[in-house]
Amino acid sequence: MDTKQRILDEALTLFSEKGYANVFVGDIAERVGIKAPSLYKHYKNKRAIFDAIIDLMNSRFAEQAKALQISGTDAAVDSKIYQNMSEENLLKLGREFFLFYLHDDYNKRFRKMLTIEQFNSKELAGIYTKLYVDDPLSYQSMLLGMVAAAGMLHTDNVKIMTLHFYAPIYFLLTMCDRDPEREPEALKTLDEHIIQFNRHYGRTK
Amino acid sequence: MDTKQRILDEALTLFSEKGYANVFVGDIAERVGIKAPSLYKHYKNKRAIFDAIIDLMNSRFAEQAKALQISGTDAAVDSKIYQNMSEENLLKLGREFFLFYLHDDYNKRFRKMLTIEQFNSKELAGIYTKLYVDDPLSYQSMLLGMVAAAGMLHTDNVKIMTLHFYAPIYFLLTMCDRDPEREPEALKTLDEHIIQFNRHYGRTK
DNA sequence: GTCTATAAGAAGATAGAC
DNA sequence: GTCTATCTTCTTATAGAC
Repeated sequence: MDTKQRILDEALTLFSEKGYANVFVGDIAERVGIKAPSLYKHYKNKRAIFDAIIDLMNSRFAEQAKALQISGTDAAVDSKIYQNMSEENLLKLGREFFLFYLHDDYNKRFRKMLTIEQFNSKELAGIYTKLYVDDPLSYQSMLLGMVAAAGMLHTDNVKIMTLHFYAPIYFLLTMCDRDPEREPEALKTLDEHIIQFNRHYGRTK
Repeated sequence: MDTKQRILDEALTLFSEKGYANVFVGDIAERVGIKAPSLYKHYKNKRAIFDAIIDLMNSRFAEQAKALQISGTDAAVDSKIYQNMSEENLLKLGREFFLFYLHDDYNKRFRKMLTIEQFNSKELAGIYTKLYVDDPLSYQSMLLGMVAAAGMLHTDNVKIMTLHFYAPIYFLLTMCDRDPEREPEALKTLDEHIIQFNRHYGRTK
């Protein structure tokens, strides 16, 4: 990886641990293995590093959303997986979301950074809400809505059904960001949550 | 209010908006209406102000928890309210939690400050988790458990039932902290959530 | 307890050699 | 592109008068 990229990577790690104001240009440079003044050959100033991270992540997540939408609207793929929505498949869907969001390196660091910086600007608040509120609800609504349309889940309010699926996942996720040692407990709770969700919305009701 | 108190109050406001590192001693002093050096007659240094806020809030919330536990185990009070748990009462309970946590001035500012600072120390992470994860779950478990014992809610897993009640409230709460203008939407969603919760766990099931 | 003046140090950023 | 040396500004904190 070239220096310009490594600066972003190390800066993201530090910002996600300490927040923008508590990270010094020298800290970033040290991690990269250069001195602070050298860093200014790659970025105009400290803020430019932060902005570059935001831009990079925005395009990364936009790509990801696009890829999900393609497979999301690809009936041939999704119907196989979700239209025959057994409890096992539902568990898989929930665990997938949870573990992807929790462990994916970029997701984890970017989410923590946004958590710390979310009250500093409307822009950052908007990005957080898009990535961890509106986009997951929208995507999961689509999936669960398809399952409901196929008669495997029952509801007259897909929006609330999706909230009931996702809010506990989000709750456990933010708990694990804070207390990583509670991940085993969270995984157990996650399974119990989804089993109960399936009882409430599933065919057997 | 005396100067020592006003310093804490203004500092809490600023810390909750910008985070500890972005608030300067001079900012706090200015809000109080004094100069920065005068502030050092009241607190040894900047960190002491932060620590005093933590101590103050800890004792404030401990009192509150104690008061809740007293009324919580007072069957004469709670059975009146919750053992006859109509949908209307359930809506009231949910709205009470949501609006208290959202609008109570100390809660709001302290929660936002902890949100920003939670990754800086185990202690702050622990306080956040206690106040906004474990304590609400524990208290609501007790309430909903009593209602279930009285036969007005049905479940074989009170812990998950409580998660299903609280996680959407938490989700909407953190959304409103970030985007206050979405509060009306959140209140509407909250009602729909509880109505659906009642359908799933209520007697009519 | 509050002020003005100021010390002490940290952190961002630049200059210019290599 | 990286370095050392340095500038500038900002911020915490203290000294000492009132």
